[in-house]
Amino acid sequence: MNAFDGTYRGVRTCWAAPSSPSPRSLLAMLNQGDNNDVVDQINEIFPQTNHQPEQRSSLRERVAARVEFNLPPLETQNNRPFAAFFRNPSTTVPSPLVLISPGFSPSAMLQFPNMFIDPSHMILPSPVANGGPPEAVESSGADHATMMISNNDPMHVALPPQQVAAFGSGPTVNETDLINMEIDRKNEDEEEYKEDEDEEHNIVDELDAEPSSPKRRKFGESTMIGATRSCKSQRVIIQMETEENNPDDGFRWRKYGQKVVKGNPNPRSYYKCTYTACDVKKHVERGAEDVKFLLVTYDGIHEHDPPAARGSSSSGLKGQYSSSVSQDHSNHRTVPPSSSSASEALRLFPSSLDPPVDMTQFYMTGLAKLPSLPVNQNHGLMNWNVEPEIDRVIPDGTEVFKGIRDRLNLNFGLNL
DNA sequence: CGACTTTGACCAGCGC
DNA sequence: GCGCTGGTCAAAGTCG
Repeated sequence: MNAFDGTYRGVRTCWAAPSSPSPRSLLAMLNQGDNNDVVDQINEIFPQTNHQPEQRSSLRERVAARVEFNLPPLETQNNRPFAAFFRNPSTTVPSPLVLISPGFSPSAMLQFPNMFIDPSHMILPSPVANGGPPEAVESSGADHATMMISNNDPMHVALPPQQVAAFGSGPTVNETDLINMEIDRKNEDEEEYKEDEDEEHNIVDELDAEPSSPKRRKFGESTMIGATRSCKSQRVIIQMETEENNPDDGFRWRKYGQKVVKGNPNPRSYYKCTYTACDVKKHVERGAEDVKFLLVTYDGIHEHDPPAARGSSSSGLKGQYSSSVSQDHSNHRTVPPSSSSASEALRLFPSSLDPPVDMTQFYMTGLAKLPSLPVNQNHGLMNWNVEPEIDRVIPDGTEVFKGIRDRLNLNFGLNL
């Protein structure tokens, strides 16, 4: 099996990262007297869609809710995929999760994690229409951010690799400058700093299967208090519907343990990357309520290329990737392969449209290179073999970026 | 024979 | 200190 033949239901990530602007800062900005139109400006720049649930709170309310820890419980429907892993999926824990605009693409956060890592920047909702339920996202904290994505995001299928490259990693634009609101974290006091960290702990606890598990708390602390605060502690949690117990993600793993954890009768398997000196680990477990769902948790970032696929005569990743890239993408892409940057983009961010999608490419070198996650917004499932019609959503990522840039420049005077 | 899996034991953190 | 829990170790077994 060269790629997941399962289907994604959602993605949750948490990575050791410096803070995003604190909610208090956002609220202060939103509450500024003559900046009362900040929300309007934001909404003008990133208009909300008709698909947005009416019960969705305003941006101000969402930020205020986060500040006051008075956050609405996650919608059951949203949680359902993850709830499949929990014994008591109906439990609504007082949540530090922030409901964000459905136009705010979680895939974008996956693709541009530095937006959250950079403490002096914030991210705004993307203009991408989204017909799915609201997303629950936590992105706060200085060194440990958690994000839960439990809805279906058309941007996952809508983001061509060239756009990802333009937004995320290429020389075209500094990702942290894309949407720069210049929230000065330095003005935040230490107490608030700790408060956000506590929220991060809470979110890890809540999102993980063991809300009261000391080990879970320990994980959060360890990733934050670590001497280096290395991004190696990035954690990516992927939930998918697959019958594979250990779907091939392109890397080679050695199973080193198996444990039945509390709340899930299905054992959790622990794997280590077999690459020399690579400390990346993952554990895989099936849902307690619905064994159809597989939860794969990656700890760390591979700082090496994936090995050649098992059984492949290819002599390594280059062969593997070159063959992938050399496939006929003409049906999906608008950027000619003659462009070196485009080729690089294709290598780093293979289109989600290219079947088969290999988890090697999904998790190749960490969050910063995560490509789009295709999700069928109609039923929350995405079959990799089903080709979404992305070109009607975002015909060209460069144009989208230019549009966002122009509007930011027009509305906020940001000269990107 | 090497790579990988299995599985019981062990370790460490946390709450009580 | 004790028990619970998640994570890890390592020897034995399995497989190609």
